[in-house]
Amino acid sequence: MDLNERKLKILHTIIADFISTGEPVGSRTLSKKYELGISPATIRNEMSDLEEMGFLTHTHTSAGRMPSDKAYRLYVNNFMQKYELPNEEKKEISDKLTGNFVELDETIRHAASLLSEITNLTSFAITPKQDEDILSYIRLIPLDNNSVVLMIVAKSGRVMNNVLKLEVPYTEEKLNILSKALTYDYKGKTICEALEGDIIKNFNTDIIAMQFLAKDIMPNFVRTLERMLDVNLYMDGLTNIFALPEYNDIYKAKSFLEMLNNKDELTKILVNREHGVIITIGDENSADIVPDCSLITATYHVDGKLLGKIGVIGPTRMKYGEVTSVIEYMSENLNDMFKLIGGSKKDD
Amino acid sequence: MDLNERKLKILHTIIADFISTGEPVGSRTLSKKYELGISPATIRNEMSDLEEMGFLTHTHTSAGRMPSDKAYRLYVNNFMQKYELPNEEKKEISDKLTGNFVELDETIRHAASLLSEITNLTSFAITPKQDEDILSYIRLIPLDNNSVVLMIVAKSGRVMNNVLKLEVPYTEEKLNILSKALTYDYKGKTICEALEGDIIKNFNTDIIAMQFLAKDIMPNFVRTLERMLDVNLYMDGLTNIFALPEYNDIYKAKSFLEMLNNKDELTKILVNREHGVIITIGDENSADIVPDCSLITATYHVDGKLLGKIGVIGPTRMKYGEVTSVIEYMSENLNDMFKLIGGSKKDD
DNA sequence: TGTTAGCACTCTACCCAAGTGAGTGCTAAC
DNA sequence: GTTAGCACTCACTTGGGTAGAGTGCTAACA
Repeated sequence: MDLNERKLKILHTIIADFISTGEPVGSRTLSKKYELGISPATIRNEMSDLEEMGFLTHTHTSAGRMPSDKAYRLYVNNFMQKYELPNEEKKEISDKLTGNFVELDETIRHAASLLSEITNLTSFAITPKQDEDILSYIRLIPLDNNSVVLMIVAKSGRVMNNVLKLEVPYTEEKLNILSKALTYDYKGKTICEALEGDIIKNFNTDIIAMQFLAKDIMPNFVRTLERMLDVNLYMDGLTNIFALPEYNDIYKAKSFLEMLNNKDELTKILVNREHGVIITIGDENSADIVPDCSLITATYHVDGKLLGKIGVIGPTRMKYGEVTSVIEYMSENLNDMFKLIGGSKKDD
Repeated sequence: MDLNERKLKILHTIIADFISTGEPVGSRTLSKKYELGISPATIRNEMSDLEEMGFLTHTHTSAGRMPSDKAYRLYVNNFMQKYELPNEEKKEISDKLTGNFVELDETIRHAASLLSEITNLTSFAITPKQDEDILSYIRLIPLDNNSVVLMIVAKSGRVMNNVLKLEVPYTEEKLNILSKALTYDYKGKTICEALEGDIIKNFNTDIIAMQFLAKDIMPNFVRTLERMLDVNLYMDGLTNIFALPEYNDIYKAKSFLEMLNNKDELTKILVNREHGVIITIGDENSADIVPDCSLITATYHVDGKLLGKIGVIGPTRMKYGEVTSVIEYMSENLNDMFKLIGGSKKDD
């Protein structure tokens, strides 16, 4: 069967109507509501064909039709119109994002919150995966008799601390020497590179007295580096789904929220997603995502390199055009902002 | 009217039954289910009295009775039995809490998660309010041409960093002098004390060349100190309410989750709560808490001084005895754990 | 041959009425 | 003071009836 012009037009209209109302679309309503120039009977015939082709579904005989995942995919690929954000909305986004920037994490959380507010969907954002982040500074700073702060600074500007209890006595001088040795060894390496091989074994100092100290510190160093690789997941607008009729079913609402509760799984899904603006619809998603949901994500860069992601999750019936544009615009804004941090301006 | 022995016994039985079933309790059921030695008619008379006294309520004439907030208060104050946790549960809590301790925040989050798992309620925990935390160390560390890490270490072991962009040129030596001057001025003060007065104006260096640098840095210093006063709120078990029949109503579930979404308000409520194990029932709570909910919180200490809180929120119909015991035991465990951190063992 | 009007049929949603069951409140007897 | 008995109340369930939106098929039309 051929997906001719008229079928496409009908399908497009059905999808658009269903996205805005959430109600199954019938042939009569369609012909009355839109100027298609054909009668309900003809629409019915075409609908029947479209159903056979897998673009429409049916809950029961006498109900209207709803778009399938396949239909949404067609819609996104072929019909979706790039939606130009109104200037005031653009301004609002820029303003609210740049407003009171303090720390990367805070900005990301803020962005997620803003995104859910604008789209009325559930938003999330993950902080950049730091595996490509370059170590620039390692320092051990005495705190009191038996504890020391291990500070690791990366080129992106992220600083990681760890308060260590040491068994072995130390002096400030010794710590300085060790700091310099560590910095010398690891400066310029990415965190991943630094973690390659057996760090603890490979790190040697010539001075015997310091070997014990190093032995005490190195496992903590490794652990802290590993923790730098963690990404944080922020979410907002969890309760937005209650405004959607499809989530009036308490069981569905519960499943949705429980899915979002599993942050580890969700983080994994987001990290593994491809770069750029990505839309995945219904069954295209991993099995851990509740049915009839779509995800839209975009990538942002820190320092032109590290990749974080920001996006939304909602019912397959979502305003793909608008939402995608907002997310895209937001990720561009984040890119611009994060060009400036990391201790290195653009010429670095 | 007198709240005599028999009335108390009946009330107690009604409360216990309602807590476990969630269904309004009728006189006939009560007399059949429990060995009270009196007939349904007598129970009815007593129930009627108890209702008049404000301990029971009624949704409609032919429904059974439910305890009022006042009844729960009586129950908690007079009937609630200290529930001795079984040893295996105690062991589970201790094990899971001490397991892989890395950072205070992580432990707190973990505790909240464990608490919701055990109680099947929504749990939360706030990190300690740091206003009594004592500054022990301030340091400015050069990062590259135009940025510097400001590091503030407190006695509790909390370390705060901030990457600063400086307008004014600097040398490592100058930063060291400034670090020492700052440490000299603020070491031993609590964060609150440090923030008193106009820090920026009051901080002076003799060396003129450094005044510009100080001017550049001090506002950031203040901001970072202020951020150290923030408390973090962690929650878990948000979806646990879906297992409770009273939250089958989508509107109630929504209100509950929206309340929890307002983290700022919730944090304020928790911070302002009294110390020790506190139970607040229904209307005793602030207006920002959804109706028919009870909160149980306990305090934990870090370094014997800083106060954090951990607790649960759930329907007024909750197992007060068991839940209170679990929270109490957990807070004791946290106390024990946090005695050891902070760079100062108990004799400090 | 494609399009359309007409019609029978289907299924959900809603309303209404009757019946059921758990519970109350009152009264009179013990 | 306690209890049995009884009338009454109210939510909940069940079943029938109806309206409304929709489909699928067929026959007529352009």
